[in-house]
Amino acid sequence: MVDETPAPPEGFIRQIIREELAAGKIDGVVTRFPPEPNGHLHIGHASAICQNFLVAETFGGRCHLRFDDTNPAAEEAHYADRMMEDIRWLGFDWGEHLHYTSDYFEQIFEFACVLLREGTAFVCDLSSEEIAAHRGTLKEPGTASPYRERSPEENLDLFQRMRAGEFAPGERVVRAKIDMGSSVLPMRDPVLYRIQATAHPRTGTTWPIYPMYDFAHSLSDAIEGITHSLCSHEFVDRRPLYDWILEHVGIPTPRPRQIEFGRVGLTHTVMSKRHLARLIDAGIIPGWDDPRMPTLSGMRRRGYTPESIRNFCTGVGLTRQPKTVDLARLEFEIREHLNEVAPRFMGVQRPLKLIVENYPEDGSEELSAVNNPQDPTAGSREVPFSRELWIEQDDFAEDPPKKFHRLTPGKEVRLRYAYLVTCTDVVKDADGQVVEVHCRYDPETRGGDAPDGRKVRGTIHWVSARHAIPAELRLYDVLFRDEEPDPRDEGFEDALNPDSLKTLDPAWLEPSLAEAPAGTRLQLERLGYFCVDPDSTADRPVLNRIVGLRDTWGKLAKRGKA
RNA sequence: UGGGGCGUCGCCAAAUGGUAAGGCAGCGGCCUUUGGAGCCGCCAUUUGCAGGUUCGAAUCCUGCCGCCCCAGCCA
Repeated sequence: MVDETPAPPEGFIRQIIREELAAGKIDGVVTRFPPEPNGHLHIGHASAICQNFLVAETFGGRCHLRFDDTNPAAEEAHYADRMMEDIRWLGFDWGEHLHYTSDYFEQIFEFACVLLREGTAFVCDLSSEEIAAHRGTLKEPGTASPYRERSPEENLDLFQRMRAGEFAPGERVVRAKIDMGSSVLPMRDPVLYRIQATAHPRTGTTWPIYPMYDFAHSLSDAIEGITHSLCSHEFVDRRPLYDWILEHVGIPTPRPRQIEFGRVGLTHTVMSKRHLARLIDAGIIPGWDDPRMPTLSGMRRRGYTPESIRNFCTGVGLTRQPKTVDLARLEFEIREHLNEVAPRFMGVQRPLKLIVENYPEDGSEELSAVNNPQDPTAGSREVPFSRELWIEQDDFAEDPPKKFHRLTPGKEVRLRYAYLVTCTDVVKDADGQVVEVHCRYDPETRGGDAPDGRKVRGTIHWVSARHAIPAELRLYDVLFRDEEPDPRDEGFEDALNPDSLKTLDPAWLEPSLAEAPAGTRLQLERLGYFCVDPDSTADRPVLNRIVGLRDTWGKLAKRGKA
């Protein structure tokens, strides 16, 4: 299904499945990804998506997409559409198996009747506060509801009347009759059904009652023939309930099996919807698809490729251990992928004028530049050259630090794909700022080669001032300075990186970039990988920096300064 | 001892009683018309700690320590 992702590492779940297969307990594998349509998918979800789809794929099975829509008060239909878009973008296909828990409401209702009939569930009239009070605490057992021993007849009758809409929300619930003394809290007569007055996005007002997660999820798994219900670790405590429900409702074996894995987080960001929403509400971040967000829509807009995200997810493995993976690992994956496929261009972020004194005043010529040194089939393009160029401010130093191989008075550098030039003069403004650099070129070095074989250490990029197109560059950095920002901390928002976005405008790009459509990914040589943003207009591209190139000079310079 | 879970290099992670893989990050060097890419080398005498069993322990046993999850009519 996904060609470019290397085979994922085995992991404990695949081992378990192999054993079950070998023992003849199961004869196939069906998993599911079960999001609630009430938010935006992020890189943590991507991990769950990859695991579910890829574990199934390993065994020639399938993975369903199921929207867990049992709480109309919290859910909206448009979220489901966005989620499908994200999952498809990641490269996964659920085929015929797009499901909604709400499709099973009738069956789930029948299963509840089974429990009521068997005397393993009851209708409880306690208020939600009273139920909480009866639940006990972590260390003390709970006490039984006074309604626990109602007869099956009365329970069934009451449940039918709940369904008929005879009661107000909160008035009655259906509870499993398990064990108020259990040390596992979800087993203390958990609520299975509650009354809700909200209209449901898919079933409208046909149901005044809705099943709770534990009841709906386990049964939906069973209904769909899910063999392995993979979920994150905080559901471990609910596994006994998951099993209890399937058993007591009479699901034949082999029943679906819940297996929990550790969540995946990323350094320098947070995943929780609530805290990300806070950044948006506070106006710090404009939206869920902002390129700084860890959401899939944000990462897509930033320019991350699906391959890089998949490789990240499978690369960090599937274990029980919760993990916070170094952002550098993600950056490694996107560089690795884009190095292979991104065409190269030249562009100048912070322009400084370079005048080639001995180049004809009105002259210009086209020079050939390689599109991708990693890919011979990518061909080459023509780049215009003229007397006045833009070069990077950082590529000139009047008083260079040690090991500075770029342009400096009296020294010779290579203008990439153009000529060898020697710096002859510097023009400054009244404040002593360098505003213009002058040089002379060697006409014998067209293309950048020295016929006499002389070695030139530095190569810098450039763009012809007369031909260049202006652009806006958006340089992104981490959302939080802290490696592991803790939303529980008082100063949580103080930990935000004030420089998470730097806008450079105007930057100058070689003209071949004039009509690059939104979504185009490319490398600006020596600067980084960029992606054309939808904010671009016909005469002014906007480029998002996905990630910078590895910068050993930057590290050197920083270290030297410190 | 309320219950459950997790502890192997800065971050991930393998190792399933036979003597601590690999990746990322970092650090040296080579090479280079991207200070990119590539290549070479270095980077855990030790697996949270302390004991024990064993010819042999990250793996088994005992005790301890640390962190996380659970008291929604959310998922």
